[in-house]
Amino acid sequence: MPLKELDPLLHSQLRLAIVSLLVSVEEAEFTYLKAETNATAGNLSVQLQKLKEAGYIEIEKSFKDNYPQTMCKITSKGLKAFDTYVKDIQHYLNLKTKK
Amino acid sequence: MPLKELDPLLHSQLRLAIVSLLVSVEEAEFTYLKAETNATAGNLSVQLQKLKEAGYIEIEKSFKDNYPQTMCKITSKGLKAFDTYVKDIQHYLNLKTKK
DNA sequence: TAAATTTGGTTTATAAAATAAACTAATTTA
DNA sequence: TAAATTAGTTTATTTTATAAACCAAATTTA
Repeated sequence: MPLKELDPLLHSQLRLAIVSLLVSVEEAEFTYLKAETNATAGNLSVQLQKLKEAGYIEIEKSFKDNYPQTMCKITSKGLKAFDTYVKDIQHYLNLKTKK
Repeated sequence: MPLKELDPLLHSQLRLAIVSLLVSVEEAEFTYLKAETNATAGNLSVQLQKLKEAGYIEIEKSFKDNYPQTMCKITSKGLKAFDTYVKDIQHYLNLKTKK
């Protein structure tokens, strides 16, 4: 059974980029994600909310140097979803390789 | 420079599945693609047209056993685009592997 | 042999998603 | 103190994906 359904929450360029970054760093600020992904703030805000609603990431808001700070980190659920997505899309890419 | 823009024509589950199949077989009927992708005929028809308009595939219509037959095959442009897409998305997937 | 069904699609309409634009609120700078 | 900047959110618009409806010809069934 080759081509499985790709998790629609992850099969989105920006959300995939966000999760990809969070997998590596385990915690990142809104501004960092914005800079790394080249997304607009609005788009980033919306996509982060979707990932949060899905339980893929956690968002903690605080203040740093008087400015609001939005910290994001991936959850174990998000990590699992990402791993599954990586496995699934490899069949589409005709990749035989392991992670 | 890690996260490049993903070709929006290929970053679509169904179109990616179509191209993935065509890369392997080099020629396929509409009905075969429909069966393999589990797509509805309408959706498949639309996505094939988009791939054709982009020059990623060629479509040849004929008749076989009295019924219309739509044959699809990938072009060199489509092949290149697919290879690029595969390379690009690997950065998102945190894969270090070669093809 | 006429009606119903199936095959192999296309076209059009709807739902969902991504994105951009507009806005908020506080802070800093000139 | 007015303008610009930071760090976002909310709302509106555009784009995309998908489904539903449709079409023509061929085949089956009654």
